[in-house]
Amino acid sequence: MKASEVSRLMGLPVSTLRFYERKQLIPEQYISRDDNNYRVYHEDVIAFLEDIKTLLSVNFTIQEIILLINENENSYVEKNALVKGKIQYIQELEEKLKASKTFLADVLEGNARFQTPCKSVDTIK
Amino acid sequence: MKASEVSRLMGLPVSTLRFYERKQLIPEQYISRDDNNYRVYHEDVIAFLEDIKTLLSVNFTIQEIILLINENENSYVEKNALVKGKIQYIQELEEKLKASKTFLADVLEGNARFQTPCKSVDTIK
DNA sequence: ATTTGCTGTAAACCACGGTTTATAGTTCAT
DNA sequence: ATGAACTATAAACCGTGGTTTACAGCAAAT
Repeated sequence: MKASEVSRLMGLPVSTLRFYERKQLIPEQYISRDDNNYRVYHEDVIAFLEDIKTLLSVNFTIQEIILLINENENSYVEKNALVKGKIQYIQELEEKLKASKTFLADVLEGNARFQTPCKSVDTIK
Repeated sequence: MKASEVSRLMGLPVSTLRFYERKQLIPEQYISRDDNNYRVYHEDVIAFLEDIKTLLSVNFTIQEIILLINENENSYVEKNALVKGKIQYIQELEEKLKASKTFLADVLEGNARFQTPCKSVDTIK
């Protein structure tokens, strides 16, 4: 698989693939080189990148993901802490999202204090 | 109320308050000036900033929030579209979060393909 | 064989949400 | 009345997650 195909399958620009690679987010095994020096992506990179996409979409940083994927033996505790911290973060985020939906529904109905600060101008000193 | 008190109540650095103000995220009515030229914050700014915090925490951009709070009459349609889009975005995010929790639970148990790329090195061509 | 398009690299650039620095005036406690 | 702490401004700086540019080699179609 060449870069453009990965790009097409993932909906990611080739520049992003190279960016991820530069950041060492993509393990070496997923990428080798052709005689041309063109990158050859292993097909498994797709599943891997799907995971990356998911994690990035829920606010993992690239550095955190790298910590997670590298099995440098010592990092087990660190990794565990990271994952548990993230799970908690996600739970908190879920509650904020819930609150935000209510809030936004109010905004749609014009019921939020938020949307209408002007209306109370004269009550503010 | 002076900057430091708002800072304390909100858990935000004073520099962030000034940053928000510079970005015009804080409506003028919430801030006036003393004889010293010191900012005087209206107490209602706290509730306002709580809303800001919530929205930022769920990935609203500052520009989007500004769109939302400014009642420039014309923007009703735009605003509606923004809010509806965001509600949908939040719903999608909620699903990703759910998936991520499962994923992370797997990682904790060592069951994720993700965590163990090295183990399949020899199966990769 | 040349044009079009994909590949490569390194480095500059960008948007976003802030933070820090440098410099100066104000206030408050001692 | 002096120093510590708070306020002000403008501008530079930062981390994060990319994108764009400038240049060159390789490929595939005409």
